[in-house]
Amino acid sequence: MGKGITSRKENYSQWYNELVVKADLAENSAVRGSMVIKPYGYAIWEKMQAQLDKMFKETGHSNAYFPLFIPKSFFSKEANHVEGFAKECAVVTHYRLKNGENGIEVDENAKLEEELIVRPTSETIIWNTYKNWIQSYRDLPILVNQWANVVRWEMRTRLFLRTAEFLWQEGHTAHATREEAVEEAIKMINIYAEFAQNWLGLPVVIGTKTENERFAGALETYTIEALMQDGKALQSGTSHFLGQNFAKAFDVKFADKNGQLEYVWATSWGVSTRLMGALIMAHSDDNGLVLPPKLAPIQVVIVPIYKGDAQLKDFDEKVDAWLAQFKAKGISVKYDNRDIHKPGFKFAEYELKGVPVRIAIGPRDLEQGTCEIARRDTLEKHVIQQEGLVDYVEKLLIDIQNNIYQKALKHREESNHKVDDFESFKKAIEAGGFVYAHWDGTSETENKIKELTKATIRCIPVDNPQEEGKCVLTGQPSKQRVIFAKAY
RNA sequence: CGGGGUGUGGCCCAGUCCGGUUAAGGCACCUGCUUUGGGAGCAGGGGAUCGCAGGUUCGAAUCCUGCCACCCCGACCA
Repeated sequence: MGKGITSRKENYSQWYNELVVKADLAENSAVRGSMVIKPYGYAIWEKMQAQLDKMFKETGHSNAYFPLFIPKSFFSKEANHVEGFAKECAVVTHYRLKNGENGIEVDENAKLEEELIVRPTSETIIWNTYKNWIQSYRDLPILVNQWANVVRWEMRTRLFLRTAEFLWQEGHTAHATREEAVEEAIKMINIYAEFAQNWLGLPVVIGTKTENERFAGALETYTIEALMQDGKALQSGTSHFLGQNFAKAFDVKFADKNGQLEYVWATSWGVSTRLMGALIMAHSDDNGLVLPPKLAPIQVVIVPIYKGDAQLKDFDEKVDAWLAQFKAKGISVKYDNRDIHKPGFKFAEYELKGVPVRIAIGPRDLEQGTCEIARRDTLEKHVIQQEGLVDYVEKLLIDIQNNIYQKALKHREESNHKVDDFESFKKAIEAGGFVYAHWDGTSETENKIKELTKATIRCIPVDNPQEEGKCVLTGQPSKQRVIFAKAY
């Protein structure tokens, strides 16, 4: 492992790339645009999954699994949906290989009658299925989620933030009424927001997307938008109210209490391994990863400082007792008594990997009944008594979780700009952060602004204060400010 | 798909312009000894069809032709 990583100031983008690789989270694979998520990175993802899954189940959802392959004809049933995804679909056309002149080649005689699309999202296959599941209002609602991989053939990819294949969950629900579906979509975006704030330690703005940025096939897209340290926004989760679009496309009707046939109302919602990118970019520093304790695979690491095997034995005995106490409290702890590295190396390594709390114990401590505690978020170190160590660390982990969130929140607040003319707007966008500005509500203006500044409307915040104003570009009347930012 | 760049042990790379010993160095790896409170030191060791395929030549990492891959910048996106 090489020493150090590029600093954020030097090159933020390079800092991110190096961090992902050096912290052992993921690496590029032999397949263009597709990553390998390494055990340490996957462990974080599993913790995210576990918590989200719990939250989904608590709100009445069940998991299921739908096929990876979607017949092309399904895909084209919803006009906006096809249009939105057509440019980034992987297509399976054949089902057999053969030995040819140049080695293994595709067997032209094994062409599929109908091509299969590798799912970029599953609305179509799921609504084709729901058609058979739904006859009456008694079959509703359907509250299903699936954990899956999806493929979107991206031009340019970056580990976790944008890869050709990624992991996610997609919830797909069916409801008897519009109100219930809208309520569901809002409920789920709120769950995402709660997860982001309480687990990722990431403050988010909840809002709706403009028509331009809306999911292909949705009537309304709710989003959580987070701000990264470099002042760029990251869409971290979306929840869609799909209206009756997919029900109509797949002819999914139900008989209501009066025996009337009605189209079903739908939602879908998802978060992906992109959250890993959000997590990394939101908190980490020039020394490496900074993980919120609630998602850290290792929450506490204990490093002994010793001379010779005999001395190590003294530590082993003492630390074994601590390990048992930590485990009893459900705190994941690692005792690193490897002899192949010196303590200094281990300190650097665990900082790079974002372990929230490090305990060092050496001969001096053994004499004095103390140990040294270092917290990753502030890099502060101090010596405490061994007595009460485990309780102390338990509290410290909570404190770190809070501090990480507060720090990110402070950064976002300090990066907010309110502007009323286009010159200030351009400057504010250049400076980075969320820019609150009036907008005349047209796609033309939105596109023009994107062209001129690379900034897009991230969202229209929910409960947005209404105020009279003039569009920052056209001067047309506007009733509210929306959030502009450059985005990932 | 446009514009630029790079391919040399696991990783970073020198050498390529101007062809000529056994392809250099650092990191990592293995062995041994000494070390251990912020990325240890010394000694020894293993590991490379120089992206691929042709061609020129007595001789190619180096020159020529073709191909491939990857990276960066643009248009698209969670």
